[in-house]
Amino acid sequence: MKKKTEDYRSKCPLSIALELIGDKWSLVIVRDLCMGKSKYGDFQSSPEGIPTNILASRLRELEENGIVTKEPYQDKPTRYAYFLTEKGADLLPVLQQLVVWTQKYVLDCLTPPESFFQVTPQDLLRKR
Amino acid sequence: MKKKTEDYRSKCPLSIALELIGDKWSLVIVRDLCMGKSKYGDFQSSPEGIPTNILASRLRELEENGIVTKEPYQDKPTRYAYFLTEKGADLLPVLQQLVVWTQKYVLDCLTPPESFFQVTPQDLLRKR
DNA sequence: TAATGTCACTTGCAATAAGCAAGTGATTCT
DNA sequence: AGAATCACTTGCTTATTGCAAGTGACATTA
Repeated sequence: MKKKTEDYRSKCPLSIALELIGDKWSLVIVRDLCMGKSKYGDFQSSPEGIPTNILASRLRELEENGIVTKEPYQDKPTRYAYFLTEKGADLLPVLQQLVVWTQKYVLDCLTPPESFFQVTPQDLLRKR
Repeated sequence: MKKKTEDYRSKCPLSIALELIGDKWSLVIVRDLCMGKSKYGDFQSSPEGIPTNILASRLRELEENGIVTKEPYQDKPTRYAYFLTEKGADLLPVLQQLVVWTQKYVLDCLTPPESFFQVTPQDLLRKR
């Protein structure tokens, strides 16, 4: 996990955000987590067809960056379920705005469920 | 410019948005355009130090995707200034949410000018 | 006038990352 | 015992990035 601001190409908050999540896959995983998916196979089965090695490395990076946490959901062999942290859940407004934008400009893309725009980051945090 | 929905890896609006602008540089250019920059050299001089070949190819892609337009600002040799289209200006809420998120979670990143959060997409369209 | 400079790129190439297919290990199911 | 499942990892090919240098059209300076 990057800790020092000096590690970033600039201190601009937009640029830093892009260094952390500015790629074609990270937010797809965050979307799936928002939709309640939590297991490796769940992410793999999304329609975008993320390659398995990329999925593994993105989950690792998201965890390193404090966006995701994992917890064992079974033993022998130990397997982990992934969840959004508060930091990760707070990406929801970003996702929502991206969806609003695409809905406005890209014909024939899917309309997400009404609930997607009503959910708040709080709602996404697993109750412990 | 991608026209058919079938060209995308899925019809999910989030995924499509990421295919269009999900990389480390495109939104940095959009940010610069929001700040009133318009010439090639302006983008080059931003603190992130975008490589010149990437800048040229991103400007081309952004234009192909209808996010920016270019207009000649001089002859001999003809040189172009770049501007946000309405589609591009409507990315502002996305940028704003990304900035809110980074400000909340990344210590020591810069605070954008107050005006950044007050501007609307309309304000970004050049008056003709 | 010749040389130097500026601006907006393009080109070549090495390094990095993405994507595909196959393999692995632990365990359960047949 | 053999086949299947799940969550990965490994190997390898292809695509993208990033760095450095080059190019072309003109303006400026010596």
